[in-house]
Amino acid sequence: MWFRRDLRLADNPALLAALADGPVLPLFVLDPALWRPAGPTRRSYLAASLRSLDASLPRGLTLLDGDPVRRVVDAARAIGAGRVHWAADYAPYGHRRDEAVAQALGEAGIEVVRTGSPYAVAPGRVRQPSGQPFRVYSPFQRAWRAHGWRAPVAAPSGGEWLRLEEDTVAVPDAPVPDGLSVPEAGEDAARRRWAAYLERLDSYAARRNDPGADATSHLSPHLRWGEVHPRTLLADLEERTSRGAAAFRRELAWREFYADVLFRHPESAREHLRPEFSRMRYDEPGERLAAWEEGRTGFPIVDAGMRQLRATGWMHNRLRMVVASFLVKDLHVTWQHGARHFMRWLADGDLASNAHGWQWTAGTGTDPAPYFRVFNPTGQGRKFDAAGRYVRRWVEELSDPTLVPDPHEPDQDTRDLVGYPAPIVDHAFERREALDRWQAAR
DNA sequence: TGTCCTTTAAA
DNA sequence: TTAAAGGAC
Repeated sequence: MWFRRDLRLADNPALLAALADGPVLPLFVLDPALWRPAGPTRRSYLAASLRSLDASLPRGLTLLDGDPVRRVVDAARAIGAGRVHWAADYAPYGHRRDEAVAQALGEAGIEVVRTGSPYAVAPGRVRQPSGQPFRVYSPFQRAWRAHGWRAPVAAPSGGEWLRLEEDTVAVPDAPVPDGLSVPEAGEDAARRRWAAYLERLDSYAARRNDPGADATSHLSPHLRWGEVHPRTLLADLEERTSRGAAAFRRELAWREFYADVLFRHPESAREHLRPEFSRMRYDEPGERLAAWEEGRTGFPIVDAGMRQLRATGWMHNRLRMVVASFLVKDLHVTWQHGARHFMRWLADGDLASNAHGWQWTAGTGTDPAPYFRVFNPTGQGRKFDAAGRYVRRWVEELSDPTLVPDPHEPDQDTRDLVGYPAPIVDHAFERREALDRWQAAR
């Protein structure tokens, strides 16, 4: 018996059964494609998550580095495993890679048991009556709720674990670099965070779009790395009737919707879901992309979001939309460049949610915002960060209210005084340009 | 989970 | 002069 440990201990009946059967080899494939491009924040979080997982196992975690297709098959052979439990509907590296591994195992004569999902409802299960997948969020959300899900299961106890001594790598040490901070990782941290957040949940609906209020749960990294299961959250939400609880459940539904879309369209992790957008003219990324990545565009709300990302490995959801809109529609850079930057730095970066969040903003994806919905970065700042709390916190140059009375649109003298850059583009002009290019491509 | 411009109507 | 409402993109 051998188990690919993409899923953590919680809420995995197949893993519990395997434990009762014993012996089990817990394995986490540390795919270089996942690890090496990671920036310091993502890398630190993942390392801490792995260490936490390692500490929770009776005999330790096995990591494999290198080509996952070859390594997984080699590891299964090394312990003489005739059967492998495979979380095949979880695609941390993309479904193509997962399919390649599953196929290689099959060719090696090893039985593959598909099991487990980090989603309440496994991708592919919620369908229209015709059998077709949903392409629009709202009807998906209704069908998803109607479909339902089973209750979370209790944490396991007992069982026997094996450790593969050869061909393994140590759990990596990736300390958080000076000046940066990342969320605390691990299942215990996830449980504590959720318990604390339940006290504030009822105000979620009213405050979730105010980035300065920091009123969101910050559970996304825990969900991403399997440290808490959405069924656990949904079971607790079911007992509550507040608007906040309902709004939080709808956000979980977005995560499941995008997982379903990626499952149905594996290529959409990197390509436009709507192929007609291949006719759109985009600019080659250059200095403007670098300015966006480093938070020096001269648009305070954009720079605040980009700096929060690099400092903490996390960005408020409202800001993810604002900075994405800015990159695609003000700088005319394809969403793939932005998605790649997010995946390098986000501790919670998830292939499905990231790619389709970007495609939504870019207008190339499922249930897209019409392309003419262009965020005005200054207007978004004034509307959602009215007091300027968020901008002042993350853009140090603008932090002093006596020097900078209007942090969302400081005048040129103020910018010179505090050393904050002038806007790299004229938003009104670039908005027009984006709409013109869209018209030309239609 | 958009923005902008025009129209209309209350002042 | 301002704000609300509505249509276009």
